[in-house]
Amino acid sequence: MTSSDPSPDYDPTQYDRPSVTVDLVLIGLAGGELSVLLKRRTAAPQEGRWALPGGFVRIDETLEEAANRVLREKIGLTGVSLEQLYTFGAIDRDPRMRIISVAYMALFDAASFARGMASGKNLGTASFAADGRVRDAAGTPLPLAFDHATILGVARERLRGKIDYSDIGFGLLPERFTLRHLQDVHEAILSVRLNKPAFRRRMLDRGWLVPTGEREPDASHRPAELFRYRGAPPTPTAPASAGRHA
Amino acid sequence: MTSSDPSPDYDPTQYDRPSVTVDLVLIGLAGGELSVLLKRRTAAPQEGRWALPGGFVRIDETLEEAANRVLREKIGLTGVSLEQLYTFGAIDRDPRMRIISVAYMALFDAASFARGMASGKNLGTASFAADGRVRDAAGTPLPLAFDHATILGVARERLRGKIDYSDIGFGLLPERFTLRHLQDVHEAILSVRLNKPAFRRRMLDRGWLVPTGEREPDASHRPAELFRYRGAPPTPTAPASAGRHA
DNA sequence: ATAATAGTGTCTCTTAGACAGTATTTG
DNA sequence: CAAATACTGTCTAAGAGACACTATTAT
Repeated sequence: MTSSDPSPDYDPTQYDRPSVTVDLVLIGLAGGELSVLLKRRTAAPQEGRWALPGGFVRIDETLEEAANRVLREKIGLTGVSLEQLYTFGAIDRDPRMRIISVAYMALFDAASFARGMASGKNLGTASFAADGRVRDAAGTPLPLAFDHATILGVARERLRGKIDYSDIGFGLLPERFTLRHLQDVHEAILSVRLNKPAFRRRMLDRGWLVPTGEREPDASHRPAELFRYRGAPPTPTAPASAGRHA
Repeated sequence: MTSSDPSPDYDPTQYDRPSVTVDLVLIGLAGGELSVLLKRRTAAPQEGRWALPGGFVRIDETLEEAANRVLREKIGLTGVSLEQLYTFGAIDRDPRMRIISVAYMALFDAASFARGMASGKNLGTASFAADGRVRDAAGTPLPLAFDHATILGVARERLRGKIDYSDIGFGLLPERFTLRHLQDVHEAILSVRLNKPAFRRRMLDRGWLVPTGEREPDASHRPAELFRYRGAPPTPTAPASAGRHA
């Protein structure tokens, strides 16, 4: 308990404990749409369905350490900013046993995302757009395992809530990007077409963008200027985040 | 694991599992400041310090059910909207054993808050203002147990992030209230003085307020009109919330 | 009448959408 | 040159802070 005084008649070591896992929502941008990395289940239960990468939290590691370890061991990526999303505790969310899962989200630029997807077997990416449907590249809806569709919904809402005023959008971009790329990220997350001059002004006025003198290569027409993200903005303290929660 | 395929060489039932608890951040408004309900610890560890009410999650109840049960059993309150805040998983946050705690927050009007505080021994309330300090009514800083100061910080940031665009503010008010009361709530959460006409317009334009024809009783001068909160606004779906997260 | 707070009208500033225009590059 | 996109200037509308004003109640 950690909090109130232990009731003398309740010894926690005598009772069954739930297992605790972390599930990872790994997000990239593909074809102008939000994309999530999934693993195809090859065993029961839910064989054939697609699941978020995840794993058990060990007794000697924190939740963040567990999330980073799973990311490293199962996807081969590291050093990414993980953000805790929500904790899911329905009793029968996994038919095998009682499992409480802490969901984490991380954003990747297209190159890292592709690297992660290519790192193992049965990995795939799927777009998850505004309607909550998860589809593969061909547009076929993918069935998700367990309550993972719910987790994805929470991730999408979190992104939508934070994109307007936080710096999460840069997580989906490489180090150098154009304003059009940044606008694409915002439009994908919000599922809305944005006004170009207004978006430009808003982003530049914010002071987060550093113009490199360079220009976008391979442009079929007038190349746009490349910018860098300046770095940590007015991030406060605390493990969680303030900010919009509906 | 719920998510990826079970590694054949890792049987979760063979490993130690953490205990899982819920901790409750129960918030009211007292003297124009945010106030939290705490319980004084009367046993080791952290004897004498103040802690959030909490308890173990049992194997046959969801996280929400556990939070509601603790609220009912330890504070004698019920039927309150609990919102999941964040999950804390530092390895040594409790010296007795590995405990992962899911924090929930609930808001109360002054009457319910007072009822909760009077429901048991060693209960007290403390203001927690913008500076992160927790003080009793006399202004003396209270030492908090475990990582509960961190949890309170997350709660404060969550409130600050949601107050501007969500309906959480009404949770701290009785059924009927004046615009001044509502403004007091916003000012307490934001630690800012707000402009009266602008606040009025904003709240009324939102369409959430229903004017009762009645007037505030016991006013020493011109009594203000009493309003009711209309009900659930554009709340989307999902267990978590969208919205600002810093 | 006075004090005190409720409630309103109006000005200004900021921000963002709309939209047309200019600038720069490739073919 | 045409085509396409980057980038800019300007108008307008919405929202909020500032602030002075009117309204209503108790003493």
